[in-house]
Amino acid sequence: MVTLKELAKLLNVSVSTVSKALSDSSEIGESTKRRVTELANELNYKPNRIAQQLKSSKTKVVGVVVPSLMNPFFAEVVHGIETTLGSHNYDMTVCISNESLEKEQRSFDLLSTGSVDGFIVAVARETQTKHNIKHFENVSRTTPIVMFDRVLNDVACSKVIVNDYQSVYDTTRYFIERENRKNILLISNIEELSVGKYRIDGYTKAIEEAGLKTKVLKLGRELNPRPLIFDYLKENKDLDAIVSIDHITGIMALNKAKLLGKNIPEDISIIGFGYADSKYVSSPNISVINQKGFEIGETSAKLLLEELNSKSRVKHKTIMVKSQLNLNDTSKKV
Amino acid sequence: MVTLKELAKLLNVSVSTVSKALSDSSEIGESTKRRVTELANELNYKPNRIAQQLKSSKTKVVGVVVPSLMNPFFAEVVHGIETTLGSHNYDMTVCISNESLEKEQRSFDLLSTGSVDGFIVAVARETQTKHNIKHFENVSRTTPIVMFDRVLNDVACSKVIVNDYQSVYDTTRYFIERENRKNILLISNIEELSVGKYRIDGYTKAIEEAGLKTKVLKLGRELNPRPLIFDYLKENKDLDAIVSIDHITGIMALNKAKLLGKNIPEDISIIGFGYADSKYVSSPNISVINQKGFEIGETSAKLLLEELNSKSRVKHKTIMVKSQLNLNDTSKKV
DNA sequence: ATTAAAATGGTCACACTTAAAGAGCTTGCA
DNA sequence: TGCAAGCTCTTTAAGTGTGACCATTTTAAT
Repeated sequence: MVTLKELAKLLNVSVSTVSKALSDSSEIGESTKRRVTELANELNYKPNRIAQQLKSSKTKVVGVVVPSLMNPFFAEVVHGIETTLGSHNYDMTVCISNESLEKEQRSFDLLSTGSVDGFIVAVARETQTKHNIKHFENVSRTTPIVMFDRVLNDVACSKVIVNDYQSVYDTTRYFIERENRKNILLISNIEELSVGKYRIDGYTKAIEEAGLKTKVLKLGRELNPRPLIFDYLKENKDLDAIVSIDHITGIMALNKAKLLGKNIPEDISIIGFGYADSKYVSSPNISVINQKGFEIGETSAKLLLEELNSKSRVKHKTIMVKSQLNLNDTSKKV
Repeated sequence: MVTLKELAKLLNVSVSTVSKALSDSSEIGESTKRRVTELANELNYKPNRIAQQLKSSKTKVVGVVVPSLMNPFFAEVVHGIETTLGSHNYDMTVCISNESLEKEQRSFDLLSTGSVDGFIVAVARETQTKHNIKHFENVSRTTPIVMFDRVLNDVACSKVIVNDYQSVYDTTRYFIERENRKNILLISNIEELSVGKYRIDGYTKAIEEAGLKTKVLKLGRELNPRPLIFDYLKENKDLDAIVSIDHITGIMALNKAKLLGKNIPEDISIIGFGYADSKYVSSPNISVINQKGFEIGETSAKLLLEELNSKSRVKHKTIMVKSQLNLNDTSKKV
């Protein structure tokens, strides 16, 4: 690794001359500038980023802490984050909390000691259920945090949220009003998360407004919930529509309904949560509430960069990224 | 951010005393040690990692460069990497090449200037087709690299590969010998990648050994290949087995075959590539060649950590992580 | 008082940036 | 002609936080 010092020695000038020449400072004569840049190119000199970081006390690195990468929603968000950060010459350190409070805390502890300029986080399930927010509060005093999707209302920081309530409310009303459905089931495996509660609330409101009966199948953290779904569908043959509020149980319900000989969407409509390409893994193409993960990632990153690059402390914002109802082939075209 | 200097001033001792006290050096008296550690805890002192990194010229950070995170295989590998690195107190900086050579080069350029101790990479599609390896060669002189899955034979570094040839060979023979299949189709959308070639070779060998006719459907980079698959299946009604060599086209083929009224696995067997939980998104549960992404990630990280922690230059290793045939419900139980 | 051991302090280097000082010129004016 | 003033280019010095190494001071025992 060639350093300024070595270049200086080879050129018989001082270190600061080399430094200034390379940053094209007006203090340095043209001829020396040329000598310096030539040698620097020849030896492929690149300034050591760690030293720059120490000097400037800025790392140009963002810590990204997510519960999982196997959930395509989070993978998509991370992709969006990476894209935006990259175009501003920021890097990201990714930590996976695995839904564990302790792992999340450790990540924040480790990275908050100078390693990153800011954080983007979707809080772990355990953090949300136990409501332990000390690590966020400690860090947020000195380092900006942006939360997305899984958000804690009592942590003072910027947030990017999804219109969870409204999207499920709208979808349920779509079933009721446009498709004339009467027996609408909601399937959930994230009912303990705030976003899960909002979604269930949206469903409940729409159902009650229409004077129908709510039917909610809560799967909890069941590892293989497919038998539960199958049994429920078998015992409730009068169902004519299903809303699933996460990305996987919708496809499971679709497959189980087909297995029970249902025609989709004639006998029963299904709308799940997902992303733009969700439909590719099911047949027929599943209709989804598209959460716009990429956009959420972009927005989160932009929000954080704004905070990082403004001298004065900016006010915390909360931005809602509206999801989009992608009607494919498991709901009626009306 | 509280520093050694500040602690020293508050305690009326020198910086080096504080430093030694906190590292529990025997040079320091018990009483001062206690005073120092107490104040350090009170003020929540954590050594600045950037300064430590500069001092030690080690970052304890690994650069991970992958083509995509939306591909669950890569997501799983990254998860495995993160788990192993985390248990050794390493962090990872993740860059997504998006299959682009230029983006990959930029990531290597940026991170190789002191930001990371080593790299783990699956080379981008474009890098592989254009065979541009300068950025790897430059970096590998000073920084260890581990390649996984998408590997370049002429770059001198450690590698973690999958038994691509053998796994598809075995699968094809399984169809031929155990299921007595005669018309076996291979579906590919990664035929330009080395791993794709190996897989196709394995299939071809098995088919030719059995005196059967090879049938290969190459989809290239077609964004929505489902019509192509559908048409092929419709025009080749005598197919009785399908091997798909990537994680998504297998499920597509399964869905299209069902659409054409095939009984699975009675009429036609399907085995795709995937991961442990692939089966959850299809009905019936798809049989897959499970690439063991998590294990590949763990192995890559371990290999890199070995190189980083051995003083002497270690010989480059190539480790094969054998994939596992997970027979679920789209192939016969025989 | 001597001396060794114990405890603490000082210096430097890691690689870089930048403010301030200095060296070597030319210019201009008495 | 002499010399201060001004200009350009370059160097010196200081600082970022840490930790290794060496030097110095303090303590206690003889």
